[in-house]
Amino acid sequence: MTLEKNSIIIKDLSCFDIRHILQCGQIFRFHENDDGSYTVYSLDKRAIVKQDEDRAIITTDDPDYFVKFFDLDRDYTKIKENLRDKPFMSEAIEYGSGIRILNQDKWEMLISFIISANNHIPRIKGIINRLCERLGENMGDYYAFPTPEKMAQMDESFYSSIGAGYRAPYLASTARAVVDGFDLLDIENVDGNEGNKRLCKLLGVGPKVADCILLFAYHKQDVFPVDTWIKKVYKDVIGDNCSNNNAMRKKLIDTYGEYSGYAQQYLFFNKREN
DNA sequence: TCCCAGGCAAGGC
DNA sequence: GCCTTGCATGGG
Repeated sequence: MTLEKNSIIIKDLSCFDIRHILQCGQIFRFHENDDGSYTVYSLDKRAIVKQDEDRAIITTDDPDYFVKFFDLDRDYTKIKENLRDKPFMSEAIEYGSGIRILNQDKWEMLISFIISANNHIPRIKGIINRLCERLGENMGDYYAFPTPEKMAQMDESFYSSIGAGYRAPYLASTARAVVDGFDLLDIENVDGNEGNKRLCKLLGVGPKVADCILLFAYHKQDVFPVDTWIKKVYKDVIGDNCSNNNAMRKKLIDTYGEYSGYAQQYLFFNKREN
């Protein structure tokens, strides 16, 4: 990796593939451009990622932020070696070899994954885009993700108007809770189970949404978001059905160990696309 | 048309 | 504690 004033150049693509990173369901604010590059947004920041056979170039005004965002200081070779011998991992790692878990903003993940519940990815992206257009700061040729203060000013009828459906009251309530002092920062200091418990106090956040926030914003690895796709994986791995999501979560963390969060992403991406 | 989507809240037991 | 039901919306 080479860091320059307005760009980051990645020369080893064995553990970096921008399509894998963006299409594995951890981020909703991005789009593909006509030339095959991708534009990626986080809070009020933006980066353009152009990848060819032997390198990727990330162009941005804030390279330091995106080094952290793309998790570029972490050794994914070690993670893959740890996971490779575990059930269904070798094919999943091969298929999603370029996956990296992003370090996204806590507030943006909280709101985004409340919207994600029982929803299709294209529609999730649409709701979030309208949210940014209506409440986010105008950055010139794009919009920032709205602040907690701005979102707390709006009532549930506003969130209904941008298509949030039955999640509208959840968004209004949770924005208010954050402005009123719910401590998102301190969750950095606790483990996955405790973090999950705390996030579930917010309206619209249940165990699965909480695990996604813990994985994609806090980089907690002792979590395992159990959604409709992972339930299919569970049947493959364990061999039977289970109706209790928390029991599945425990069993999967037990099976995949200290890198459970990474395992979940490789397995999710492989199951959803194949 | 019907089914489904990175599930959750509320209520019953 | 666990299980069931209702839920807005739009893509396939």
